[in-house]
Amino acid sequence: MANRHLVIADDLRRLINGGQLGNDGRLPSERMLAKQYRASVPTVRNALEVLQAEGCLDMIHGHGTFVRRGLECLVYDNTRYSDARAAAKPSVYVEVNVRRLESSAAMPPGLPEALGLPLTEYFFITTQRNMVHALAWVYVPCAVAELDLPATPPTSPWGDDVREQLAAAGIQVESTVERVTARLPNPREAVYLRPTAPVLVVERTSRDAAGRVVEAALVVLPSGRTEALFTTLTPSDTTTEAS
Amino acid sequence: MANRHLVIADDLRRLINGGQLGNDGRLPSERMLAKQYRASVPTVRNALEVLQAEGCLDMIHGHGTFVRRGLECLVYDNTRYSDARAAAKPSVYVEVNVRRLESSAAMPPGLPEALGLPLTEYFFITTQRNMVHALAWVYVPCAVAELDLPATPPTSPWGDDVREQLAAAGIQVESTVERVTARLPNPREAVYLRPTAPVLVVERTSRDAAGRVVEAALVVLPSGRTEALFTTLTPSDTTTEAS
DNA sequence: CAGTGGTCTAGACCACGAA
DNA sequence: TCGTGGTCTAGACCACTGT
Repeated sequence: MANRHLVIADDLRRLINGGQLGNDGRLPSERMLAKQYRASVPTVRNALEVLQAEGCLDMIHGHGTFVRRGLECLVYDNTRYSDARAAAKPSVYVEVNVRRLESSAAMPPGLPEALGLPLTEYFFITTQRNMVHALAWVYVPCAVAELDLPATPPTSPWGDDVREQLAAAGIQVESTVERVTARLPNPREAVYLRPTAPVLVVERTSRDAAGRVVEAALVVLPSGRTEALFTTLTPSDTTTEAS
Repeated sequence: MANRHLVIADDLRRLINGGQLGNDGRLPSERMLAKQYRASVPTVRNALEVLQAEGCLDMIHGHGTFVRRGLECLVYDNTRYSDARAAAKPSVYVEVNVRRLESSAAMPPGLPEALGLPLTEYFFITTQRNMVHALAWVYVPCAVAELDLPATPPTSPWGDDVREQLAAAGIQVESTVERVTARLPNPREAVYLRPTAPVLVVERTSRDAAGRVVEAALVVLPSGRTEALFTTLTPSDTTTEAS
C-alpha cells in the first residue's frame, strides 16, 4: 500500500463517498489533481484507473471523469430457464447486428468444429448512457438452423433470444459449457472498451443431446459494471454414488 | 493498434514464438529493450505487461523476464463430482493454513449470514516454481461442522478436500452459487500476485437442502495461468415446461 | 555489489468532445 | 478553439535477487 497511486486512490475514494463534488459528480481534471497531490499526471491516472476498474468512476475521453451513479450491474446468469431472468432488467440499450459468414481459424471462439462451415453471427452491443456494458458474439451454424433477425428488439445482452429461437425451432440445448477467463481487452474489443481495465470473458458452447454444437458465443464483460453468476445443483443421490 | 506499446508487444510475441532467445528463455532487460526499440522504459514495461497478462511471460523482480514454458493452466471446475477431476493434475504445490476466527464485516466473502459466528478458515496458496497460481480462502461455519486439518496434503487448490470432508461428515451440498468477476488484485492479494495483472475472482456459496450455508469461499485466479469452467445441464423436460 | 524489475516525475504531444 | 482524457519520453530512484 506504500504505492503513491494507491494512496491517492484511497483519498479520492473518500472524496467520492463524501459527496463533496458538485451536482454533476465531476472530478477535477487530471492536471488539477496532479497539482493538488504534487504528483505527476501518470500517477494520478493510475489512481483513477484503479477506481475506474472498481466501477466507481467513468473516465470519458475529452469530457471529464465522473462518479458512477445509479451503479447498474449487469449480471450474466447460467440459469437461463429461470423465470427471474426478465425481472429487474437495468435500463440498458441492447443493439444487434446479424450477418452470415464462414467459420475461419481462431475467429469464432468456442466452435471446435470444422472450418469453412456457414454460420449466422449475432453481434450484441449493450450500452447505458453511451458507456459500453457488454459485447457478445453469438454463432449458430446454418446446418443447425436458419434463424432470422429477431423482429423485436433483443431483451438479453448475450443472446438468450437466439437460444429461445432455437428452442422454438425444436432444437434443445442439453448441456452448456462456459469457459471463463480474465484478461485485458484485445484490439478488437478495445474499440469499444477501455484498454487498460480488465474484462471477464465467457466462451460458451451449447450442445444438444447428440453432442452437436448448436450455439457458441463469446461474451465480454468489462470489470466494475458486470458480474457472472453460475448456479450448480448437485445431482441428486439417486444416480451418483461414490465409486 | 497504433499504440506504441502494443506494436512492441506484437514484435516481442514474434520474437518469443520464434524461439531465438537462448536456452533459459530469458528476454533482454527492460533497459536494453528500451534502447533497442528507441522507447522509454515505461512503454517497454507496458508491452511486457500485456504479454504477462496473456500468460506468455513471467516477470520476476530483481531477476529477469522469462518466456513461460510448459504453460500449465490451472482449471477451476464446477463439476466437482466428476471423475476427471483428479486426472492430469499439473505439477503445482498446494499449501494450506487453517485457523479459527469469527466472521466480521466484509471480511469473509460470500457469507451472507450473521456476524460474529465462529468459522474455520482454510487458506490455500498454490504455487509452481515459486510463482503463485491461485489463492483461496475457504470458510466453514463451526455450527455446521468441526473439521480438522486434512492429514494428507491437499489435492485441490480451492478446497475440494474440505467439501469432501463435509460430505464424509454427512453434510450434503445441494446447490452452489459461484459469483465470478474480473478485477485488479486488492492489497491483500497483491502481496502474492502482480498488482497490475487482472485476476478472476470466484465467490462461492454452498448450501444444503435446508438452504443453510455450509461452505463459502473466495478464490483468486491470476489471468494467463488459470481459467474457470462451468458446465450446466439443462433440466430435462420432465419437470420444466414453457409456462 | 551489480543487474534486474517496479514506481514515479515533469513535461510533451495527440485525440476527442463541446461550445 | 479550448479543456479534457490518453500516450509517450528520458531519466531518477527504490526494491529485490544472486554472487
